[in-house]
Amino acid sequence: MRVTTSFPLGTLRDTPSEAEIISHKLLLKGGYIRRINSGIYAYMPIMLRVIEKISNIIEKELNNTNCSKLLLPQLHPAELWKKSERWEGYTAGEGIMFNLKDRQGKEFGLAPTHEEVITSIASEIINSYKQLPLCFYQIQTKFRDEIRPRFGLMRSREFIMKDAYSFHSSKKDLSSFYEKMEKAYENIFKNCGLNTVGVDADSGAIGGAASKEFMVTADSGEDSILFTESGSYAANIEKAVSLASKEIPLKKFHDEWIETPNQKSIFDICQNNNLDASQIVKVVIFIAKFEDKSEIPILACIRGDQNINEVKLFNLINKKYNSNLIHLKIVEDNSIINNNTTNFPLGFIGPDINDETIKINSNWEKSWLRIVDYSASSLSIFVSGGNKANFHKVFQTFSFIKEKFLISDIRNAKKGDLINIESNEELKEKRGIEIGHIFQLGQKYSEKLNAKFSDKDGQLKNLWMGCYGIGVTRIAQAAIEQNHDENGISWPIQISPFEILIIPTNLKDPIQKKLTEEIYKEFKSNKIDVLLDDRDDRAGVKFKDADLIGIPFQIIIGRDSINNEVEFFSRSRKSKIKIASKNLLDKFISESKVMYNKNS
RNA sequence: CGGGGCGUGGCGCAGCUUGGUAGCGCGGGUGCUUUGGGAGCACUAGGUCGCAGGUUCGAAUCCUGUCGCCCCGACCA
Repeated sequence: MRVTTSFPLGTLRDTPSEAEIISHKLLLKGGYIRRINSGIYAYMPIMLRVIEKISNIIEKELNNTNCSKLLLPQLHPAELWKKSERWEGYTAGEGIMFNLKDRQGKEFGLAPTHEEVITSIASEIINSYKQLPLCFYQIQTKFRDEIRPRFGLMRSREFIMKDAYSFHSSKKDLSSFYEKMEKAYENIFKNCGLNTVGVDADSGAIGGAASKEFMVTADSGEDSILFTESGSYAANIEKAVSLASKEIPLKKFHDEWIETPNQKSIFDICQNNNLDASQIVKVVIFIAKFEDKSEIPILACIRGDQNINEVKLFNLINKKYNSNLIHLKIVEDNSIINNNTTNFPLGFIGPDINDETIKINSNWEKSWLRIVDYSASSLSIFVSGGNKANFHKVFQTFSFIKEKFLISDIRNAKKGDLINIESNEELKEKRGIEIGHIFQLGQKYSEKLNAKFSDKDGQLKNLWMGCYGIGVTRIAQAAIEQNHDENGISWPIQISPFEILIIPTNLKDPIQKKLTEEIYKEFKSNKIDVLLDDRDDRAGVKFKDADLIGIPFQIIIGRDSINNEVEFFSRSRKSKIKIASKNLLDKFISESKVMYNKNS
């Protein structure tokens, strides 16, 4: 390709002010993407080449894993999503599905994911266990109405994703295929030249049993990963389980009541009463809203120095009430408290506050769902709210509390925690960018959508399913986050828009021009992805652009053309060598081979 | 959703406090010179100052409304 005739670069002198993180800045400055609206981007020709390289790597690996590629519609009828009981959750409230009505008034959603569509197709084409296992995948644009789009392609409202869905006759077959996919994913990311780490993850709104996320580690990542140095454990913070640090034992208080005027926070109470946060049980109030519009008030109790993990709490409640929980929200607004409760001194609530505090005319269920984290339930003596304004109380363990409560893990693991009793290994923390996620869905969707097959025993059974996603555009940006320097991007060669860039410094010189054309032709005829910067610009301009767009190798044609010599520059190593033009192709082949093999 | 910030040529910004009819750098075009790390000089094109009302003789500037974008937060010390 020639820059002047077929491949305009569109690099910018200044970075648009909207960008915050380096990869986003470089994508904009390098002319890879252009913002059309919040979270909506155009992929320019140079970007599309990156996307296609990534797609090809994915395609090759999945085809080797016996997956078949197809293309599904993006406009989904509401009825399909109502069958899986996801329509409400995905459209109402903070739902992320764009939705619309056609001229007949029929409702549609713009696909954020494709379980419904693929499952309904599978139910039609799969009749017998003999056809299984099967796995379909596609690479296409997904739409998600994110609460807050940000960081360019990292969290955009329109993005390219590879999604795959597998179908099985047994749980066992699903989990063995899941393992194959895990392996395929590792290969894909390695073949993209990325360093990734696989972590245990929450399966979130998609639902299902086992689930693993693949993370590119980067400081700008939106997720927290907890892991052990030895690699024995790695999990997303949403999912991570650990042992809370030991509490500082509370000395016996002679008084049951502690006067705590205006001391509503853990910090205030500790400061004023010579207590440690680990000696206090804090009670956080949530309201759980269900699909059938019912609302259950929650008292979540946890040791004062620990934090509640809302994802764990959500999943726990969801499971208890058969998956109809839409929304879980902290209640801290006084007006909500006043409208629904009576005699409820916010800031001084204890785990034993009685059910009569909920007003008769409130929408809320008339008893508190009390959930106690292990960190709190294991305390033999602790301080908590006295259920009386300006008073806290000393409790002698939860077993003395007459109200019913549920004990579970609703705590955020944190760095420094031990992973379990037997091990001395401490958790460390890093930020990560989620670029892939695999799930064992089980039979959740096949049940709801009535997707059955005839098994060996002649019985109709629900299909077992897995689903597997990769953020294609997110990989591109994550790769930059991992591979850049002060001058710009430095692509891994596997996903670079071109393998090599030819920079003639002065095309008015007929000798340089002739040599440039010869080299360009030679590379092209050897099927090498080569870009020729044939612009009539000063050398400095081309060098700056070259470093910015980050193609891994540059050939600089200049003064030494007269001796048939050029320079060969490695972007990542920043090393420049002089070389005879006849040896150039061999040099490139051997150098690029090293680079291709380094990560794959 | 809550809080903060910002909307002025393609990009980055100034001007707004104290109203007088829009400016700088980069980028674009033309010409000459230059030519190995974002060249110099000269000329030049390009903006209903986000939008709508209002105040005023006069509004980018003041007032009201509205739309959009960006950032932070959404149990916490």
